Amino acid sequence: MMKMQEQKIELIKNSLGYILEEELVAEIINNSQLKEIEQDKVIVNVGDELNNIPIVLEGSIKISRENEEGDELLLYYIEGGDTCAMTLQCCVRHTKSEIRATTMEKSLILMIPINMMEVWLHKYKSWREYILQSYHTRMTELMETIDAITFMRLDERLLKYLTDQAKLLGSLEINHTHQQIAEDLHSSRVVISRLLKQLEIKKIITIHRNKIILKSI
Amino acid sequence: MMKMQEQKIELIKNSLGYILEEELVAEIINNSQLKEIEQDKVIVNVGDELNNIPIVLEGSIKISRENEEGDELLLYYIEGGDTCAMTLQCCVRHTKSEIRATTMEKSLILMIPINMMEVWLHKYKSWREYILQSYHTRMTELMETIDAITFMRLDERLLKYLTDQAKLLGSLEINHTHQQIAEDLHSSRVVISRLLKQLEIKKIITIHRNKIILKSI
DNA sequence: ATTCTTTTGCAACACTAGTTACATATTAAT
DNA sequence: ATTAATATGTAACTAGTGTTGCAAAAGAAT
Repeated sequence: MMKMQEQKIELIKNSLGYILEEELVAEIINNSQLKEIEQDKVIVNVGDELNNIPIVLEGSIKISRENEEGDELLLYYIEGGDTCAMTLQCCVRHTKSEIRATTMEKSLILMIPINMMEVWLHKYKSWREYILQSYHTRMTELMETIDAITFMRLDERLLKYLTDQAKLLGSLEINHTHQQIAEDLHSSRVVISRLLKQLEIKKIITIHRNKIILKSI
Repeated sequence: MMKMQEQKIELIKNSLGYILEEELVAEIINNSQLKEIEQDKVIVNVGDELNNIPIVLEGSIKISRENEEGDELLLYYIEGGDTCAMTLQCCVRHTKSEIRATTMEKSLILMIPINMMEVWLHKYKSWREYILQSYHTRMTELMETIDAITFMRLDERLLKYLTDQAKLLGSLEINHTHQQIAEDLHSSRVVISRLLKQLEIKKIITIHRNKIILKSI
């Protein structure tokens, strides 16, 4: 149990120590709970109310949108050190989540009680900068997503999707079925299979069961 | 000249008086410059560096994105009392604008020196809430834009575009050519003409030169 | 009044993406 | 080993959107 606490302190310092004030880091250590979450777990769903600000320390999270008919679309990813801007407002205003957050691998997430948000915004310049930076980064990423949907063809988006995943998870192997890829891109399985086949013919990937392997990034 | 100053105070109090602390409103009055801007003027362009935080007091602004090839896409609108979240970060970090802001009608815009941003974030709770709320509203709107592009067909998006414009400008007459509409929706003139014709046949609109008239909202 | 410019209409065609239906291959379960 | 479940391959067809090229209409400029 003591080891867990030491590991937590180590992790927080590594992830946030360089961007947040020392005093704030100490407060975070005392006011947070570290959670380890398995791969492919939905940690926030559309409509959920949040009691904690989540900060990803290790691993990666994908943020997606879902409409009434259950159609999905991948919006962006969150990596180590980042928080989810969309959930921040849920904390401040007690509104419901408009997005879904799913772990892409086993991840370590820091949970901070929502009342600290306003206190720290007043007290720490680095926290203000962190929160504002976070919002801005997510907005920029949302706009990149819009760019992709608007200006790119599906085959280009597919290749971007594969390389993004590879970079994020640090592996040229993407362990998804065609169906899962189709859901993230809001397309259909047959279309994705067809386009993957084209990428294979162009020698950009090789197709395996439950797995796509990129030749390079 | 005195009258201009009185009008400015009146405007600021009307637009911001109910959401911001009295003391902050006074600071805004003393630290801002009111600008009147004509219709269809580009007030911020992609790549611009900002020296002021703009707050729209009267009128309306459209925010759009442009890719390398010059293709456009309308992202969202800004109305009275709102600020542009995307330009906020330009202020804090001195980065370049990633969006274009264009007036949709004659508008009154308050310009606040960027250094006030950090000072007020520390000093005023209402300013923190205003800025965070602003970010969140824009993110929500970006996601609605994503929803529209991803889940709606072009004819639905076109009708939404027309009713959004009508609501925003408070008139059933939309003074745009088919070409202009096509640019906002990132489509082509011929396609928009075709879809407008369908809406006219369905008795939802009437088509005129340089003008579409909605039968109702 | 005539010419020029802008805007809109229209038809034919092309392309991308989505759908349906079925076959085949691979793995898991019994 | 046999069966069941899951994943992928393929073909034919459809729908939606974009492109090209030209004509007609409306308005502005001379």
